[in-house]
Amino acid sequence: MKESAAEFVILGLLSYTSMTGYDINKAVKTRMSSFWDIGYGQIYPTLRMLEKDAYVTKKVEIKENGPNRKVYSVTNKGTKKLQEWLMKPAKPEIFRLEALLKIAFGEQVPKHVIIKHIEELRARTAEKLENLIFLEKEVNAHLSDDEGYFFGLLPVLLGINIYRSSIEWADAATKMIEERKQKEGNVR
Amino acid sequence: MKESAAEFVILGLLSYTSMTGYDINKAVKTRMSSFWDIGYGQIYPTLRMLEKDAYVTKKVEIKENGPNRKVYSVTNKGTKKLQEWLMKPAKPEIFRLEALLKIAFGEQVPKHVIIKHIEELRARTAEKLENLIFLEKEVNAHLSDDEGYFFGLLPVLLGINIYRSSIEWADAATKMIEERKQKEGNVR
DNA sequence: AATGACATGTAAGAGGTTACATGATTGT
DNA sequence: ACAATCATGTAACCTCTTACATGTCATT
Repeated sequence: MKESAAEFVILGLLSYTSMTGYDINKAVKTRMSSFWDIGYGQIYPTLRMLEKDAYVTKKVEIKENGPNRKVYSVTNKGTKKLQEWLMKPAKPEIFRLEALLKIAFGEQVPKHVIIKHIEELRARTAEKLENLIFLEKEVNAHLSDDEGYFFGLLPVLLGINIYRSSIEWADAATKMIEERKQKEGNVR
Repeated sequence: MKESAAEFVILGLLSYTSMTGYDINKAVKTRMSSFWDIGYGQIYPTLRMLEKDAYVTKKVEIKENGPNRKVYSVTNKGTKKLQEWLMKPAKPEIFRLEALLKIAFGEQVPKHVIIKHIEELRARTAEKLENLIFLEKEVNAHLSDDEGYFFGLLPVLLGINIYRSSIEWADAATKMIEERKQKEGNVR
């Protein structure tokens, strides 16, 4: 038995409420995209495996046209598995920022290319920040009557912190590059 | 041919100075670990491919005992390839923070488990932050006589920003958990 | 009439990690 | 004497992404 993180993403989400594979995909994209992602290529096969090993059960809603809707729920065995995983130490963080790779080698290309990479990174970040701020409000509204979302809020808050400081960096970095350009211009 | 980021990490590092595979590994670990990582399992095979396609050349230092030292350098063709890649838009950022996955599902386990995850995450982050602060000083010292490291400094500054705000989050999150009124039911 | 949301899935391959194998040299 | 660093590499395995395939229903 493997034990990839994808299993626990699914088990964890199902621990809130029963869902279809489609729902799981949506939930991951809206609620976890700032720190983890999985797609259908992982979701459907993993769901089948989890069911085979009795960590989840499914209820099929038969539809004459189109694919049957399959609603999955965690079992006690699945909850136990999730809890055991939760108690083990987490693996180290992995960051892959291709944009920074390009920025780091900026010496090799004209400055405007790098400024554009920074701008694009900033734009992607600003968009994610907006989403998280929206999510934060939503969760906070929920929180007053349902404490069950408290822990889900923490990663959102970290994301907001990180994205905010990334945007500050982007603005400072752009300035640094432009000021450097002026320096060289004065020398000539 | 494929075009994975690993190639460009290597090409980019070699654009500063000629290196062995071992050196590349070290350089990645010390200078890029906050936004990208590759290991020997990618370095040696990629180096061979790059050489085959004339993007790099190698000079072999023969040693009677142990493996020969192979020093790689970029060719003009390699520099061109790197520049072309640098001008293309970067792929979206990927963050994989298993710790946050565990924290998000904290409802399922006693709160001390989650506090521990946060503490461990904080410790890992603090260590990386120290490394980056050290790196920053080193690069800044270099920068006065060699402008060639300027762009390498930018990712370091982002890392410092991100790690600092992560540490602030960790402290706030721990407090939030400790001060929270515990509801009965889900806690073991 | 078109778009987007709902809903299922597979197959191939790219990308990345880990464990293994080997051994000299340099510093404490 | 022991540990760390220098130095090469492979093979198996796992993980993840991408492209494909199909079709309904609700909204604009």
